[in-house]
Amino acid sequence: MKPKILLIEDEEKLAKFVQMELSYEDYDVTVANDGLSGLMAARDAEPDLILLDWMMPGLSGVEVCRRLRSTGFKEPIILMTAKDDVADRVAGLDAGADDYVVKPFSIEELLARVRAHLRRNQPQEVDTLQFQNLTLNRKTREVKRGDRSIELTAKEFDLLDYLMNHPRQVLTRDRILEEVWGYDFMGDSNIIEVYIRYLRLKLEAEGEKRLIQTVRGVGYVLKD
Amino acid sequence: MKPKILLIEDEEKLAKFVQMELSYEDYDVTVANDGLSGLMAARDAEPDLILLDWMMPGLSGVEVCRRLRSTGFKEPIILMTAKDDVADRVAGLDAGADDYVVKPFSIEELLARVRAHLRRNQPQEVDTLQFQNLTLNRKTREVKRGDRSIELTAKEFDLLDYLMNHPRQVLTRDRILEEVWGYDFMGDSNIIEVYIRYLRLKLEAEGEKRLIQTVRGVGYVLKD
DNA sequence: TTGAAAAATCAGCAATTTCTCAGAATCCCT
DNA sequence: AGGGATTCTGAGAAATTGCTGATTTTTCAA
Repeated sequence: MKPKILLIEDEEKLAKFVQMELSYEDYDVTVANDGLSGLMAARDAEPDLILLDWMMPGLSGVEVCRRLRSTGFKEPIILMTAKDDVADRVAGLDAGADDYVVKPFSIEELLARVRAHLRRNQPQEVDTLQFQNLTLNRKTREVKRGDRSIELTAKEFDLLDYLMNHPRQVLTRDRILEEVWGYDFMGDSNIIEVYIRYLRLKLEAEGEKRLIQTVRGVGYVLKD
Repeated sequence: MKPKILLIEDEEKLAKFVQMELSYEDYDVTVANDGLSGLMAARDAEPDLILLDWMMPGLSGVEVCRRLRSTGFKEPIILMTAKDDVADRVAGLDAGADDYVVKPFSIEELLARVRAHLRRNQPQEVDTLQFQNLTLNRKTREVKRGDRSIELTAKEFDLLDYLMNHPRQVLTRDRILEEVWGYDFMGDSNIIEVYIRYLRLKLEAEGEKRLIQTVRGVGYVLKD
């Protein structure tokens, strides 16, 4: 999976240039041209790193940075600033930025910093999956339908985990058997049907609508 | 607990100065005067952050940095360099440094960077853990349930310490075995069950409710 | 060297889970 | 509507898992 980078920069020419360079390095780049749309983009695109211009019309970079942090944004933020002024740098770092580069910067330096920060922040496995009103937490192994808590056995949990990892995709029996049971092959057994049933019984125990649909002749899908 | 900072710098005067400033900011500072003793100090003192001079007799800063990283050192490293040269900066960052400052730097800037990196690397080891009415003190190795004091053996203590560090998270046997016993692998042994039992016997000796729950087919959780 | 505490092993068991099986229900095609 | 294929269902057999008490091995201080 390519790392996602959000670039928030109002100077169009510079933005284009940096975007190209980053894309060339195989990052998945999104660009926002002002602070406000940057904040929204950060919420929607969930980037792994943000490059943030210091001087922007409307919301300044520091302000954007502070707001991101206050809403719980945890990924690295690199400020790009034209001022090479100590007080400002300090303000930036204290606002929650992790780093800054001084314009005009060499693209090599920017890339090196991006690499360094991404390397540092690698293992970000998702620990909570959601589909409609169904949630599954891998750390606590809690499963809820709405706010009804559901107890699952280990196999049931693994199966649901797999389904929720591929919402709306039709999953064949063979794939399920391989991914969840680790079997490469298996002469006739209806073990999957049985476990799908167990899950349905528990997930629909209070008359909720069906989320696990069967696709006749193929397998099963998570959809409503 | 004061954050520990290791300063590796051969210029005595500068080292003294920086050390004083850092101490003044309430950090616990160790100084090493060359690369080799720096490496040893990093191993022994387990600092939360390292300030590392680029140009040193013997092992260079970059070399020290590379070696630290290759031996699994994870905390932030800030390079201090006299050269303001892009290629060198890139080399430094790619060697695993997280940041650098260019000499002569203002002490404010250095401090801001130190703050920023330490803030980021929070998971500070606390020395007293709590979960419900259970408390554990790492310094005194005291464990209490309410105000009943509980005597634990070393292994029992380590196990409880690990559990209390991950409240509400389901911990697999493998992880427990690795984190508490340091085993990578182990053909069937029920050592974990046995120790969980020892803990439960002691923690629930007076009929208190169970805090260590078993998750069948997976492991154990601390929750109520 | 000895003895007690701690750490680890072992085997029996009960409970839960995983899985199989066979008949019933449903779907899809002609 | 009929019939074969597919899926669902309920019951129970088989396997696994975790708990327990007793025993053995290791460690460490006296």
